[in-house]
Amino acid sequence: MRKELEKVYDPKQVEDRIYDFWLKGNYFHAEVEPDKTPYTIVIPPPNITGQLHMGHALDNTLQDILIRWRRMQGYNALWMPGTDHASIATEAKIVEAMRKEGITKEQIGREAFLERAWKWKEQYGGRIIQQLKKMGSSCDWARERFTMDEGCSKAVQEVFLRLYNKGLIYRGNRMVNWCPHCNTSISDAEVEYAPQNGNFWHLLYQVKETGEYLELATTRPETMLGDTAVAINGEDPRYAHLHGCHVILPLLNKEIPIVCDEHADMEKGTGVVKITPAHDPNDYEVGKRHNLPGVRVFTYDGHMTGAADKAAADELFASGKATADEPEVLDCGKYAGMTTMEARKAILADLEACGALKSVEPLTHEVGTCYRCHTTIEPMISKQWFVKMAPLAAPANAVVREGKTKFVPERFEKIYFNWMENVKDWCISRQLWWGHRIPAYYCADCGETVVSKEAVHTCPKCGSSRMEQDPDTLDTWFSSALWPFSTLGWPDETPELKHFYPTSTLVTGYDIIFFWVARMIFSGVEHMGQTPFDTVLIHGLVRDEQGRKMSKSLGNGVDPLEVIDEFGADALRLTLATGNSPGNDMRYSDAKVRASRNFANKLWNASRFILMNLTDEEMQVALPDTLAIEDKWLLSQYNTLVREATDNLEKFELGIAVQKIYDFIWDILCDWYIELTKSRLQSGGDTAKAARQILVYVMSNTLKLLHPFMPFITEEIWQALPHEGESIMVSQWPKYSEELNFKTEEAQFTMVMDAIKAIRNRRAEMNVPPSKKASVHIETDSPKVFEECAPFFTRLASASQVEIGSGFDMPSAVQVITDSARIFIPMDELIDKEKELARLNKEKASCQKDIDFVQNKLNNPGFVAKAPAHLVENERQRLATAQERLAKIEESIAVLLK
RNA sequence: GGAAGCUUAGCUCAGCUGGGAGAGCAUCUGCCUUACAAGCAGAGGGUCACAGGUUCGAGCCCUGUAGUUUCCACCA
Repeated sequence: MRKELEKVYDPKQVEDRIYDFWLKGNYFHAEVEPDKTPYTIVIPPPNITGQLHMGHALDNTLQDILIRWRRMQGYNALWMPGTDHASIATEAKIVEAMRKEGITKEQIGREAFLERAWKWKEQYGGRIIQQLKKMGSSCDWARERFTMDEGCSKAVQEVFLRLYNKGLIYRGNRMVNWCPHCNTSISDAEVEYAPQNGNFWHLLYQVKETGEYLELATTRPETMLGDTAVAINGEDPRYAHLHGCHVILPLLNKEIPIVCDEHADMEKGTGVVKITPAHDPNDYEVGKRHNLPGVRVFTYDGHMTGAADKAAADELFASGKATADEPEVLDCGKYAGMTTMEARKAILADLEACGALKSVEPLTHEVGTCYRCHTTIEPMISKQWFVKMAPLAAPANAVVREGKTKFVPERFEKIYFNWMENVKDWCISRQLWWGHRIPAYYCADCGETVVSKEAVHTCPKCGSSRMEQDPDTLDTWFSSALWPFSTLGWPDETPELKHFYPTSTLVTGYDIIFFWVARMIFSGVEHMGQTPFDTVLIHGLVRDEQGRKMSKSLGNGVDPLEVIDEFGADALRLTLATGNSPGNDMRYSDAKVRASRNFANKLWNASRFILMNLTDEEMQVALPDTLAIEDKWLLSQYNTLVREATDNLEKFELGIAVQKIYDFIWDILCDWYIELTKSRLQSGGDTAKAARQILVYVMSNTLKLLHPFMPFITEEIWQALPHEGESIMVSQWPKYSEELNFKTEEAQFTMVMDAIKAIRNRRAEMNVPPSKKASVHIETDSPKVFEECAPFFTRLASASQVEIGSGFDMPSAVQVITDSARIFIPMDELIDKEKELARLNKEKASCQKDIDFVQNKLNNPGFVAKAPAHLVENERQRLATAQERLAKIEESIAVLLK
């Protein structure tokens, strides 16, 4: 960047080049430096199937702001990057691709499938990383990890083994959420509830002992084949005579008991409920309480069970290896092989035919669906691995309660506690191939289970060599739960682990608190003995212009890469950082990005101006010996900005911090200071040189403040200005300095600014073009200040000449009144005395109103007695100022009336 | 059923521990003032959802109401 710059900033010519420059400089890399304080962020690993969306863009912008800021502050700053294998999502993608080729998983087998999956990962897994780089993310790429790489896999096995040995991982038949499309169990957290239209079908079951008919309702009539009881409430007088009786299950003509259970709610429906322990979570509990058998009637891929399924189960029972919790399987006969929906129709028809269907009642209800494919979940009894949650949740709650991990904003702690306190055991096994295979081995001969990190070939119990590894893999979130320490080398005690753990800040959206944050916290506490992060910074969703969630199905997603292409990464980042407060959703709009782009251009041009004026090639970034009043004014404001922006960042108020920086650059530096320096710069000499130095000093340091938010353009400009060091990103974050605190001059110069603004205002009201100059005569109690600043009125207030004095006798001049000055501008031919008088009277009234207001406040004994002294003093000041002003207005009116 | 967020200018949103309301965009007026028209100088526009309360003082704290969004649970 040099003097012959384009008038318009073009990010395309800058961003990729700068990013390469950073990479070459190795600035993103963090080595362990024991004498420096670590600051660590682990990235929420994006899925390898993923494409960068606005959510990523926001999440990574926030992280990059924090890490760049801390790095500049001198922390040993590490941003640990990587990707997630995303078991279900990835497997689904590959299966889908294979389906198009006409092949299935089973046809090619596990090994070939995995080979394909890895190939796929190599091909597409890096895509999202490239996209993150486009955002300017300063991740330590040399440390990039993958949840299925060797180290992470080792950590997974270690954790599984440890928890198993502690009895915190167990295997058993339990009611799980089953996705018939993905063909796997999923955890409770992975079920999304959505309203669906359905029916209540009212059925009639005949009581064997009395012959009467019991009416009950169901939303899933196809489960009736698996009914093993009906329940009534023991307190229900309507059915007191049926205790110990039985009903005949229609279609199957099977006798099942009537049980008394609190689950049967007397208030709801008829108070009678059918019990299907194998296909409903509540019924499952009832079944356990009453020792009812479970009868499974669905296959795991969503069909009705048949003879073959029953035979397989029978064989298992016969072998003696079936555990007590193994459900029976029914041969559904004529319904066998139907999908559950087909079976529903057929069964309803048959029920109607035999008079067991009493009525149908339409109903909209919430139905659980798979969070990946949105297929309706079937609750099924299935043999799975689980993590026992209660012992892990308690200490994980404690660390948050004790403030060792803080949520920002705080309210998300409640959501966290609510979930943690009610969490059920976590189903971690998935009937998928892509993922960490469960390190458990079963003896085909004696049924012994061995959990081991190494392959087991011989049964330790019976010596058999027929050992088979569990075919299932682990929930994707099982490995991402370990991310804060597995990426640092755990279970090995690496220097990185020792230095960078616990990490500092985790930045993520509220939508993944349960999936990920909660699980990382309890995993960190359990395996590392320490919570994984100090602070969890929660952000909201990026919505579309109308406030809708961006989604594929709506097609309303905005591609961040397209935005970057059009407006630049800096503009996108600024947009996402501005006006965004923690935990709140924000709307994306092109208009906002355009405004950010305009700001980048403004900054560019201001820098262009400074560079155009720079004659001193060897200039150091330092302050001149002599400072003019406007210099002090600027430096003092800059100094305040440094303090406030830093404070805001400390408090995670990134949006407020960047707003202040933006305002300073645009309003203070560009609109005022640069304009103020123009005459000086033209005049040459020492005063011009001082101005150049101030411009360079303030611009260069302000660029540093802005750098975390807009890294590319700030680097580009910083490099062009006089600077020390290789890159702005490793320069030192500005510090507040008492020496730059010029409160007096700040206040003095504000008087001048007020006067200039008031003159401009007056002229604008009168529609006087800037080209029409007029002399300005100023009466003030601070003549010295105005004397020093007189030249500014020429350039900024269209003054042909400036006179500071008193007793001006200019009855026909335009009069401008500020708190500190009375200004006469003779422009006779443009004055309308009547209007002028009206205006002054209006001003007088408004001023009187101010006086009354303050007066009232000061007359209030409560205020004077109880308000802090400095506030009372402020009010007194204000009153005095307003009274002076009123006097000036009255004088002006008198002049006009003469 | 339980919980949380939001309601501030025409639009999108900021507003830290309470001390007389801000930005961007949009609108209107005047300016090509040699960094920038993606700009400059001005202007208009708000009973801070409503009702109570605490306080010398409330956009901010408390209670309630309404609208809206979301999360959790349940739904035989």
